[in-house]
Amino acid sequence: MISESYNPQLIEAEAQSYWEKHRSFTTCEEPGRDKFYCLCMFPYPSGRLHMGHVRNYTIGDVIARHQRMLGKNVLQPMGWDAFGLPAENAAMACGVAPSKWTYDNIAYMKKQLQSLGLAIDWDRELATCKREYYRWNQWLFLRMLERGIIYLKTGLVNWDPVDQTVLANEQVIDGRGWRTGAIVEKKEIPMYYMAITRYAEELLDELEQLSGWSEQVKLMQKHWIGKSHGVRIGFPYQLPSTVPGVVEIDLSGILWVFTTRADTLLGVTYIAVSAEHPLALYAANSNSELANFIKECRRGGVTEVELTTQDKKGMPTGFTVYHPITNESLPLWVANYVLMGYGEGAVMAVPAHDERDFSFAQQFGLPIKPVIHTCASDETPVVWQDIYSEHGVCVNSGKYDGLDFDRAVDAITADLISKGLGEKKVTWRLRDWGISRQRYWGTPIPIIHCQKCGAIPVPDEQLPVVLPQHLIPDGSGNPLDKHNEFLNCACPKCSNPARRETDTMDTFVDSSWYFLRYSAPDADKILDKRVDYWMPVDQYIGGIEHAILHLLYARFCTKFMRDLGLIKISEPFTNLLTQGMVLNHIFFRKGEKSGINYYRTDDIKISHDVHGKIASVIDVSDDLPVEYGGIGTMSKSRKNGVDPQTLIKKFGADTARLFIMFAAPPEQDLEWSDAGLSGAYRFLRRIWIYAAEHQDAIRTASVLNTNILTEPLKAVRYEIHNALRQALLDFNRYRFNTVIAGGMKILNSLGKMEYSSDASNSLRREGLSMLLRLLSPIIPHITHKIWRELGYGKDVLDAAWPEPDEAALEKTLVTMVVQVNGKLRGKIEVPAGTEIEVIKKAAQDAPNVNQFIQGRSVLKTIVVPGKLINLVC
RNA sequence: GCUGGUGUGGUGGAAUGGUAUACACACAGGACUUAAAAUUCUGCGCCGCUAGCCCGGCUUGUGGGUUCGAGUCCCACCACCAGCACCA
Repeated sequence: MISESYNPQLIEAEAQSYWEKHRSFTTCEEPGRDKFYCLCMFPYPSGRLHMGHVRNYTIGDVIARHQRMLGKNVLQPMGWDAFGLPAENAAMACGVAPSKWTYDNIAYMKKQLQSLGLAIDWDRELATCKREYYRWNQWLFLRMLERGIIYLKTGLVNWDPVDQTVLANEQVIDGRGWRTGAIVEKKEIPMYYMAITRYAEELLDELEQLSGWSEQVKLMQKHWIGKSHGVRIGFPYQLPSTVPGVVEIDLSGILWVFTTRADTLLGVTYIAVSAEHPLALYAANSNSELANFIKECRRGGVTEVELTTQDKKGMPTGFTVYHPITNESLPLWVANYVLMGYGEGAVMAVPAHDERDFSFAQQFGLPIKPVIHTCASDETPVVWQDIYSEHGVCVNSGKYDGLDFDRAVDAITADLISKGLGEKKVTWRLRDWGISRQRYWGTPIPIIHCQKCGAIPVPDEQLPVVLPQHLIPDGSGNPLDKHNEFLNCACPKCSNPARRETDTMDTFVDSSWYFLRYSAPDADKILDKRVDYWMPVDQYIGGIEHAILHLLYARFCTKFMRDLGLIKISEPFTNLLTQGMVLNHIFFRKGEKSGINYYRTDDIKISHDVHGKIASVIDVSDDLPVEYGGIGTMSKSRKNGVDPQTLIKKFGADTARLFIMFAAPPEQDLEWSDAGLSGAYRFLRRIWIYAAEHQDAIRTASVLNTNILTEPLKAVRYEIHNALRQALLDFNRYRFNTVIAGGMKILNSLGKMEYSSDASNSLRREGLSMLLRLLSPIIPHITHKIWRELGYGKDVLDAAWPEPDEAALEKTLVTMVVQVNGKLRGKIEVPAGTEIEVIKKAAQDAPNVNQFIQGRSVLKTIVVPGKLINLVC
């Protein structure tokens, strides 16, 4: 019996314990049955669920439940991306060990997830900070090392000179260390790298086959991988000997640069190298001003944003190099806009056809020589225009004049090759993946340093290298460096005392293969044959912010594991849904000294102007103004998050799920507002009350006999089936907001039947059954309860997915709109299947249409069958 | 700076190149109530008039273009969001 009032707390607890008791979501391999692996990106256990999680996991749950109703064997697992920086930050702030903090958070967040009613197989839960998981990171590392996929080289990091520690990019604020306020420096340290570039070609090519990925994400990855065809060009040099210094170098040699614009070679007016380039360092031996400049270039962080937006600075080395074609002397400069990590760490500068070279040349009075005829003119540029960098025909280039881009590149390259000063080369923007982190809370890198034998890999039988659980970082570097129990070990080769590597792995390693481990979470090897049943992931769902790094690393690791023979597939994710971000307004005040204080929405008062825009914001505690920082992703640090827990507590999980799915389509960013929340709750209550009111009639109703339907009931049935038809289409394209709108339309139509009769009761029974099944993936608790109580079946989870009755959708009369010259002027009703000529005539005779065609002749009539007639005159 | 997106009523949003504003929220008015809440009914882009229940004009960030027809396709611009390799 359904009670009169809707009590979500009660029915949600009941449904959840039913699922638990029946082990409804426990999954096992069923060879021969179609499987569907539905996976959401696993969360970082930050402490509490946020709205982005609710959105992500609701979308995944809706898809999983839908596939189940279509008859698939659905796997939806969940786990924890449990290593990472926030645990160390929490440790510093509260003195609690990262492990305790992390496990407490996992316990709490698991409860929160369970209260959302997600159809998750919790038997497969994993956490990357557990030794049973991260030991396989170490195992993979060793396999990569054996195959040369892991190698050692130096890399640039942010260095805090006061704390003597490496900082993450987010710990650098305005070029200063977050705790010390010291100006951050770039520092080169040795790191282990994964050679993802070995797979660059395959990672690029296979993007094309990923038909289940959006073009947007594929394009982002394509540009990230950044294949470019170009030429490596050598500029010979003969250097004067300088005073002996730190850097020694061959006095005659060749400086190599990479360019995609070899056609502009005759327009080169200077060469620029990065501050870390050997030639720059050599020049600094005898030039203290230059040495200072190079030192100054070390200031600031290592992010691409910082490097590419800094003011252009440069200084001549005093050296020259020779142009490989003309033998002309070209000045050699050090410039901060040239990056050592990309290409050769040196560029040939063509100020007339490259914007960065142009502004640098202008700033330092270097010559600008146009060599390409562009649409602009052949004049020397004074103010930069983008067309200067277009392809064109060579001018001022001697024997190459008149050649177009392709021919000029070919001719110039051929000449360079004959001199030994050039080669065609493909380069990639993609760089190898540095995985070493100077941090405690991560997977220990399984290497042992022996004074005699060097860096020795830990043998497989000694895995895992266990991370001590109780350490508490204090901000002054990695506590593993001071932990003798961990540090001291025996060299696996010579058994002498040795020292463990204390760097840990980037947490992206953890998340690059966890989706495989879900198939065999209890295996005593990395994977077993169950992986072949479940993989690939049929639907992967996660935030758009992971469109590049995580997804690229996961694709790379999948390919590597295929090459190891562990799996048969090359691509892990058949279909990818990238949900938009959940955004909210940001409010802040600049702090006294530095930094920014953010305000929670509860602590401020906002007034709007007549247009609804924010006019002023004040802090309720002191009535003084607070600045409005626009809109941005919900984050703890900006204090603009909305806690889903209060929402669930107040309205129930179904309301939370319904509201967030109704607010916007999944791929779109969602600007938070509680405005629609009560509407979602109201809709659920209306469903409940409808079911309660008609429960006896529906329970006893007979199967619908369409012959006894009256005309008004036929019209209602048309509305219901038509809304269902559209909603099903929307479901297939994951437009859940319009699916819900369709459900609302069905309920509105059901509500139109005022009188009780055999026919109307049967129609109620049919319509409500469709509504319940259609929305059960989105609002599983309320539909579970009503489905059972009204005697539709045992479990809506396994009910058949609804289908509209084609007969209900047949119309005898069709409404068509009539346009004159594209403007709406009237409507006509014609019997279905009316001949086109008759329709045209009817359109011209339609009321109100006549006045617009009077006195003119209809030149053309366009008829869109069943929809529209456009009279052109 | 580079790369990828987004922009529609007071608000969230809807619309295979074919009726712009579905479905909701908010708001206003009516009913119910001693009252309020809840519920329910009606109205709701802007402007105009000859006020039509099939009136007319304008309207999808701005300015152009393609088309019988553009929110949708193309070009330019503006604003906002995300990513940029050590946040995850």
